[in-house]
Amino acid sequence: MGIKKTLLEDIAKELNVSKTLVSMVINGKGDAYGISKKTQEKVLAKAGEMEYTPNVFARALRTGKSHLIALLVADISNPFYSNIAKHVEKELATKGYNLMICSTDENVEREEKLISLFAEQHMIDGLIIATTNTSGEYFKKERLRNFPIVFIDRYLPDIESNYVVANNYQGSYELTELLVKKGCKNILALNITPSHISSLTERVKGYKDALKKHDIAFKDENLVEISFDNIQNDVRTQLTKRLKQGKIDAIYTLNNHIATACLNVFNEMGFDAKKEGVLFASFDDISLFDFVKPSVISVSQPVENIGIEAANLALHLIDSKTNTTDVKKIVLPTSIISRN
Amino acid sequence: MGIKKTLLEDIAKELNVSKTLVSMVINGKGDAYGISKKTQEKVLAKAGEMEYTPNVFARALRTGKSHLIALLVADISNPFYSNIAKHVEKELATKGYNLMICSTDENVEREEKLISLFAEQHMIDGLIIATTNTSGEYFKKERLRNFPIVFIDRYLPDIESNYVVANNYQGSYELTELLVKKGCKNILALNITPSHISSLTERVKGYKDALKKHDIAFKDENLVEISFDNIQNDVRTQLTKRLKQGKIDAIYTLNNHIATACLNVFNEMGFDAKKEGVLFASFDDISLFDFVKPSVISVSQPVENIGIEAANLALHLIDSKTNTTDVKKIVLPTSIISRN
DNA sequence: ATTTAAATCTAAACTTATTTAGAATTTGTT
DNA sequence: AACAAATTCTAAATAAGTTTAGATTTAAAT
Repeated sequence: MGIKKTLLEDIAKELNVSKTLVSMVINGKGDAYGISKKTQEKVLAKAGEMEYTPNVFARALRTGKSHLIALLVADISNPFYSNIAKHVEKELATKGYNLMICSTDENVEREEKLISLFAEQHMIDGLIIATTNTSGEYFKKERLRNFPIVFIDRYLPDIESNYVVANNYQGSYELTELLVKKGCKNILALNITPSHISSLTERVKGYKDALKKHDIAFKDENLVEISFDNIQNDVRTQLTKRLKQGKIDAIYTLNNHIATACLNVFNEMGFDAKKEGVLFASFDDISLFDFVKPSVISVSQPVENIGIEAANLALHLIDSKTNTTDVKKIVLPTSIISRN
Repeated sequence: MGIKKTLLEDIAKELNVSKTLVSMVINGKGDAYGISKKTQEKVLAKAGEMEYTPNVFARALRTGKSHLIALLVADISNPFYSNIAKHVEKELATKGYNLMICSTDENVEREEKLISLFAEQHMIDGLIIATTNTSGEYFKKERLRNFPIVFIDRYLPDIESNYVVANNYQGSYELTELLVKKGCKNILALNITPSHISSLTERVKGYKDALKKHDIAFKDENLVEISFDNIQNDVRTQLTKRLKQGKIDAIYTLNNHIATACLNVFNEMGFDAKKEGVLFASFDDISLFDFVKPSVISVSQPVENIGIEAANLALHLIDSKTNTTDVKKIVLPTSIISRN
């Protein structure tokens, strides 16, 4: 296709030097290998003139480095992840690395297939992942030993790993505390299954601890699990049941999917939370929350920082090919957005 | 790193056959090359047992195919693009191709750099792109001749190209007509610069034609350009000016960024569109529009279909390495979402 | 038992770069 | 001038596959 690509050899022939020399100069190792300044200049000039760009596959095959990092997220259409993706990419670009983003669709098999394709066969130099997996078992396999992996958003408690996450516990604690201070005593928390994911267990813990701190007994019936595959229906069932009882004074959704589902159900039911004196809160902020009714009290995660830190941690791991012993655990603070 | 990867040669040695044979069998060409069934079974069994996965770089170097397709979008954090991305990826996965998504941040230089890196040196087999470029000049270069490129969302009128876009003209026409039928005679259209992008020029055309059809004279002052780099301020300036004059009976934002900016300004100003009798409409739907105040009349684009069609068109171009002569132009219908 | 044909397999070339080990040239020293 | 040392460069090996051209082996035909 198109015109023939310029090869190292083409430049070498033009200048009557070896392709070894051309390779050295182009990789900035001219001085290190004692190539004379004059020759270096000639090579660079000719390479520019002939529009040389190295064949990435040949280079990667020989060096074992692709300068590619993959980001696996559960769902790229979720603004939380797509925002992180944007910042990871931006940060990596400044360091000469490219990012490939893939979406696993909350599907463990697909996640493992992609890891196998990209990481195990070293198509990428490093992996940043919001894992859907239930355990760290898969990541223990020999092939992934010493492969640079950074977990984001969620980490797996059963393995030692490098991760960058928001302080889910703190965010949930503060949000719950705020609701309590606003007078709520019956906060219905809507969690999402599978709820084993670290970010969720910590949000639950923060919720419970905040209640305890303020001498409010936690009631089992106030922590309900919504099935990921049936969010809308589950939320409808729960809300119609609980709101009619009329004891609930706040609804706290543990992720943004459930929040939008609630808004949908409020709409359907013609439920006016403000009039009924029910506060509405959610973990994960969405910019449009500024305009929805009822107003949403939310926990905003530092998506930009998560992206930047994850990118740099990945690069750090790639550079220090050494020991696996020490891992970095980065926990970033969240902030409460209290509307109205 | 980790244990040594299994190579073709390792399998060949174990079975006392040539690596040529192993390669043929693993690539499903055993029958074509007349390898006996028994041998094929042995090879596949051993390959499974030794957990063989081919080195993608060696394969790509030799074959010139990477089974990778890149999707370049202006902004991955924009739900319009991230939704398309999700569907492109899903569709490609079923065909054995992987997708790398990159965000150009509406930056022409970055876009061209990425194309050069990925496409010109054939790191990818095909490219799907929502271009930020102002002209097709860049895409005419010899190196990109015959390279499979599919434009989405926006196409470049000055070059012949394969593209998949929504029917921006129709959507805008219908939306404007709906506003007119609801009694609006002074519809303020807020466009975004750079407005040369095909999707925008067609939306403008649809707006103007619908007015003409209903015998409403188009007024220059009712088509305002908002600068991409200063959306919030520009919108504020325009809205405060025009709303105080009190002649406007509808606001129509030509993309979702401007829509959210408007919502912000309404908020700041304490402007109640419903009370003031001003309708609010936008091109590009966002699911949360269901809950915002004022209610939004919007044009919804078929993101799923755009993704699927783009993926298949790219694959088609990759397969038919032949002539460039005939291009495919796919224009998909939009739908109006009229709330309240 | 040859020859011919068909079935099955393999050695070597090839893809494009990087790296190693060493060659050729120049400079410096006595 | 002769030898050592420093400078500058290159041939060949290497990465891990795919493909070409041709070699064996087995079966069929006379």
